[in-house]
Amino acid sequence: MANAVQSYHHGDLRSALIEAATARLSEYGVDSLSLRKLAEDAGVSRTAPYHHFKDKSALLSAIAAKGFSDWHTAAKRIFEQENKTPQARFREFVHEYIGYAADNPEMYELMFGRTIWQNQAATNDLKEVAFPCFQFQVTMTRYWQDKGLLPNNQDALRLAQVTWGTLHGIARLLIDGIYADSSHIEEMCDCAADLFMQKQMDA
Amino acid sequence: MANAVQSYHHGDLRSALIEAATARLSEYGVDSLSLRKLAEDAGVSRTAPYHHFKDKSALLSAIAAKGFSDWHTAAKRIFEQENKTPQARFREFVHEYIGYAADNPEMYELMFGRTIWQNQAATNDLKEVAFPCFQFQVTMTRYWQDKGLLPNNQDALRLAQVTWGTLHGIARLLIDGIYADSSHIEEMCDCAADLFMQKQMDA
DNA sequence: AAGGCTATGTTGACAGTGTCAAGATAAAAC
DNA sequence: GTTTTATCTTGACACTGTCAACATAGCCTT
Repeated sequence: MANAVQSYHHGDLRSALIEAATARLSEYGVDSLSLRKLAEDAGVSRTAPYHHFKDKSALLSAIAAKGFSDWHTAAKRIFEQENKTPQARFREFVHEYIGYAADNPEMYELMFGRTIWQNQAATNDLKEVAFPCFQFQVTMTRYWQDKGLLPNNQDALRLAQVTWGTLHGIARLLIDGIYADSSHIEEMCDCAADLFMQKQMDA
Repeated sequence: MANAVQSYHHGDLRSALIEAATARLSEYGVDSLSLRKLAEDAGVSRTAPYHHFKDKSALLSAIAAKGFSDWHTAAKRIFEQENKTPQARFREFVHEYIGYAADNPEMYELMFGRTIWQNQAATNDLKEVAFPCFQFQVTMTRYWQDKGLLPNNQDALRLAQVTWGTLHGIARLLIDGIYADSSHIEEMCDCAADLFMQKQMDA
């Protein structure tokens, strides 16, 4: 297996496919991802991918899983900065979330789009990575409630869904170019953060 | 033109296509919409639709335009109920918005999804209907600011983007089945409404 | 080492898709 | 009544995801 290029067996096609797909994704968008093109990129025949992924959706799920894993790590890093006030970290989190979406629109679209989630298409592998990521949002929300940043009279799960929903919604409006353009990202983030923390700021 | 069924010319293919598409949309979803099937539904050949719509995206835009028009009407009706307090109307608006999305998930997906908005694919016809609809969100926001329901120290446009973003985000999380299911709709709506009006409610 | 098992790769095929080009038909305009 | 114009038709092309059948090669057991 010295020369993987010319040999009959690829060697690590699964990784090669994910890599090629990730590269193609960020450049040309999720709609332009075709299994056949990816196979060609990897120097392999059209149906070879089917020995590594059940179908196209499974491949996309694998890519998204990587995205969730990366984002979860980033979120933890922001949240756990001991040297900053909870308030500063909250604000930073908002900016980073929207920033991630704006910088990686196609990946964000894939991760949170209907493509991989609708009609229970989500792989178990995907769920195992994504659900802890969702759960972390609740953990953070509860922490911010404890610190008096967010209203304490609301159920943490419900509040997490709403705050996250806000970030998600803003991200999507930006990405899809609906009535919001990227030149106002910072102002929108601050507006959202202010809105959530309005009572607490005045106290 | 007594019998439109058998004649060479359809008579009103454009309307027939939109009607067939709308019906198919709500039942089978936007992904199952194919020009060829729609043409067949209308009893016409594959390429006939191209004499009425530039391409598939243009047809989808036409359907979405109808959706925007309908929603704009509904929003106005809620907003202009003189017999209810601004507060009650605001809360009702939140519930109605999410309710509309939950009841018409595929239409909502089409209206606010990337399919018709990405890379300037939006038709002028679509923009002419959608933009006033967006604008109305700002008008309402300004009104609610004046009535003291929403913070007055924020720019109306920015605040409209954030509040709308919240509704949009919650709607999408619900529709796409991401970490939120429809059994908690009402609670989520109330949580969002409370969050926006938190300071004002205490005063 | 020989043989078989299994993972991985291949070509061929099928039913779909959106869309263009060229020609047919009917209605409307002159 | 003729010509223009709108509308509809068939034919074709380049794509797509996916299945079935077959080929290869590395690994495991004997």
